[in-house]
Amino acid sequence: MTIPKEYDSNEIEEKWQDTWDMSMYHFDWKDESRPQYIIDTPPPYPTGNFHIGNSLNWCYIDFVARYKRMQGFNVMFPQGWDCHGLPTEVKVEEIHGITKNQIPRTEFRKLCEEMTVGNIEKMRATMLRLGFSTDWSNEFITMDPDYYVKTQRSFVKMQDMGRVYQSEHPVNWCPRCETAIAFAEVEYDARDTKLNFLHFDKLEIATTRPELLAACVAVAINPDDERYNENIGQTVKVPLFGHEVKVIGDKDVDPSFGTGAVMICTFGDKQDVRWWVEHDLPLRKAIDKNGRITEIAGKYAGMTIPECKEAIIEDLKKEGYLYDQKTLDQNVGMCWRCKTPIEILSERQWFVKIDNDEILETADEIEWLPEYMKVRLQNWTGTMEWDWCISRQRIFATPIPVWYCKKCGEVMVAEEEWLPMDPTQEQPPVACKCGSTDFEPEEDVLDTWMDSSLTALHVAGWLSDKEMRNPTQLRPQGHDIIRTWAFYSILRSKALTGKRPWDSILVNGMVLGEDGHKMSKSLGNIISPEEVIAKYSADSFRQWAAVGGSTGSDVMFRWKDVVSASRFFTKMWSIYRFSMSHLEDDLSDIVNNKPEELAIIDRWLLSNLNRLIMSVTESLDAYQFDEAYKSIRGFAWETLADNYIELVKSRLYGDDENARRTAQYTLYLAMDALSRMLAPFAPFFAEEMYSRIGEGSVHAQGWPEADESLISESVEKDGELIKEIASNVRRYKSESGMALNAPLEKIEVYGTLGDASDLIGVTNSTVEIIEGEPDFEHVPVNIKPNMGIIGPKFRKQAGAIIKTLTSMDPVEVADIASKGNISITVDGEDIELEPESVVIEKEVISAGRAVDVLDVNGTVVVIVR
RNA sequence: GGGCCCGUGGUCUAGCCGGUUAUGACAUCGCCUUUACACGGCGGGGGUCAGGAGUUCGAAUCUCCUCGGGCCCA
Repeated sequence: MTIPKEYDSNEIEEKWQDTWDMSMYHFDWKDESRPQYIIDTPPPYPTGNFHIGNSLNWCYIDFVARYKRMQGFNVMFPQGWDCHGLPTEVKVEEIHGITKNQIPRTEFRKLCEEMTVGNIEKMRATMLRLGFSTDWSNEFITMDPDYYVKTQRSFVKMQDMGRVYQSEHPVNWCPRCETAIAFAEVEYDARDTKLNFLHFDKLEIATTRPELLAACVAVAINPDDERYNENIGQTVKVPLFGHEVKVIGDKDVDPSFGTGAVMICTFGDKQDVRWWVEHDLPLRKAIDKNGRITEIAGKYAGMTIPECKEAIIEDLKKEGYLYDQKTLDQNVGMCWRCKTPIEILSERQWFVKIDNDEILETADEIEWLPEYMKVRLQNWTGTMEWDWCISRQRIFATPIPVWYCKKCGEVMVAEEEWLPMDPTQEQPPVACKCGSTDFEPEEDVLDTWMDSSLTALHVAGWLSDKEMRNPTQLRPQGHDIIRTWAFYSILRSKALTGKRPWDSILVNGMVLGEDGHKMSKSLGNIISPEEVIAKYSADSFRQWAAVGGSTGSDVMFRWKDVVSASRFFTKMWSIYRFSMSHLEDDLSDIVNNKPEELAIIDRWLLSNLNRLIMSVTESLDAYQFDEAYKSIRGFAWETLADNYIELVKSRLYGDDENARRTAQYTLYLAMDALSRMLAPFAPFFAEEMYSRIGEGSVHAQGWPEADESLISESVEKDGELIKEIASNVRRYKSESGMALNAPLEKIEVYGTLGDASDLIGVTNSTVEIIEGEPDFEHVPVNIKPNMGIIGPKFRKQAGAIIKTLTSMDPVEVADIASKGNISITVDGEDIELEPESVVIEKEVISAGRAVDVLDVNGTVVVIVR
């Protein structure tokens, strides 16, 4: 035998990784004959670390990609990299000990790009080791000019459509990073804060933000609050600063909170923004972009926010305005990157208009998997209050291709033909309408979601020399970015092409650590894919991804899942090694000479195998990877190894060549189908299997097709009986303390068994099949009411009927039932029950013979020792 | 505070368009080296389905409430 005893996963996986020609996974842009299957793969942020959460998602994608390829689709599984963003800027500053403003923009960009290239390289290595069938001929990198030119052109196109505008607008602002940030980038954390109770001249207010007194533009009270409602319309004087502000009535004020009177500042929180818009209040900016207090705060100007807070509280106390303080739990919005509390400032920003109805209609055209994930998008859409702020005050990002004329102030948006370009490095090639050529560049850059929301269009060939192939077929992504990536992608695809971005969206869960919490650095429960591969194997890791949880739900990482996966491969290897030892020598003979007639147990296996193919296909079509994999594993382990192989050993080792051939042929079919069905999940193992069975790579083969003519209930029933008798005899021997291969004098089977030879082999005993009823007594021992019949028919009486039936003597009930309807009396009423209403369980008594009697699903089996 | 999801033996989980003795895995216990596998085989113990109320002849399965957990958001 040439097959090694041990399956050395790392050796074999590395062998195939080095051998595979990855061009077999390339999408064929010119192919019109096969249906396309384009996957809008998520472009990860190049942190240098392809983590376990990415890996789960990519496993799902790879299962689908490989399966669809085998089914004959022209599959594109591209790989992108979403490069732009603050984390890289922060890291570069850290590594080089600089701040981005100390060196020229282009130089800083270059440092970011270099770091990103290195990080991408590391992540690619992990992906290759995990065996993903990525189409590297369709890789894209958003920081490359040939990608970000599309971001810029999309900006210009949407500007031309009137869907982009500039406006002074409240924005979430991180004073540390000195940039506007999106809601998606705001993190919330519970913190203690002080609620300060202040005397205004006519009423009392409570505020957590006294440092914003200078920005107070109104005081709000609930119009139903009798303590204060006479003040509505009057003005009150702001302590320390002395300016007069209006008292307004608004039902959103909670009279039971604080004093029931709230000061409105521009801007203390989101509620201030709502009131500010609703009541058309003036704007007073008390905080500047650097997080410093402005001139309007007089002597406090130039202080930081905490400094100012302290000083103002001190002064309020001194002047007698502050009369109480209470501790309050508060959720503070923070910059997700640096954890600095965010402020709401009013700044000039670029925005993309959001058309909620368009998003919702498009979402309805998309198949959501699981379906309920759509609800999250819908809920988010319903609560959108601001448009999408797309400008960022950063450097490493796609530049906004805009200039401002220094003479007349005209906004000059680049023409598409000028792109890509960076306005801070180049002047526009034409003069302004006013004739001036003196321009001020737009220094703001675009939100990185502006890049990544184009991936679906990009991979489908948008703005390229290739044929446009949108919509794509599948968007796989996590549920954490439905309100960002999914939302923005739908918006952009619809706006720019009028089409939905994808036919289906497959949403995966988060990966939880073994402690049940989301994996995170701060919790210290991180496990890297490399760690798992090194200890077990990539295929085992992939099996965890498949079986660890159902699609869409969060999946816990558990070492024991990986261990059990690795055990399965050991078992599978053993099955394979055994099978091949009986096939190898004359494989082509076995394959090419189909036996004329197969034994019952062969047909039983093939019926089950074809049923398996059907169910696995069905599960994969529904993206139920766990279901699919579990049924493959169950078939291989229980049906094939524990039962079929045991039953056919006597034929495989026997002298009857025809009998041996039928078993060999059946085994071959099982090995071939199993290697193909395992291919999407365990690409390395499956390839190793297939390498001794067929020609070429298993990943270039077709998906097995079920032969329904081989599926037969009666064959399954007959095979099941043989299997069950064998299993019962095994148990009998075990319970009697006999060795499992110990011969019995005789086994008598009362019934039709067809062929007993496999049973003879597996039991190592003589088997006699006897027609007709055995000469033994059947004693009814239990009456089982059939609720499916009794329930709907008798409704309210059902309970009493069951009670009566089960209290009767089983022998008597069986006797009556054998003659016809069963008449019973329930609550004084006569009731007729059809014989089908009860199931009578019987026991066979050996009636004095010195034998043991087994009841195998109603078939009597007599054991003579 | 809102939205969505979830709560089944020690652990994780299937079932959940209702039908009476609840699936599987891991763990645990006992037996077994039988010519593929002891990272194996065979057999056993263990849960009344978070708690409560309701609908129903009948609920893990439907409804409501309470408690607990997760994710997203305010």
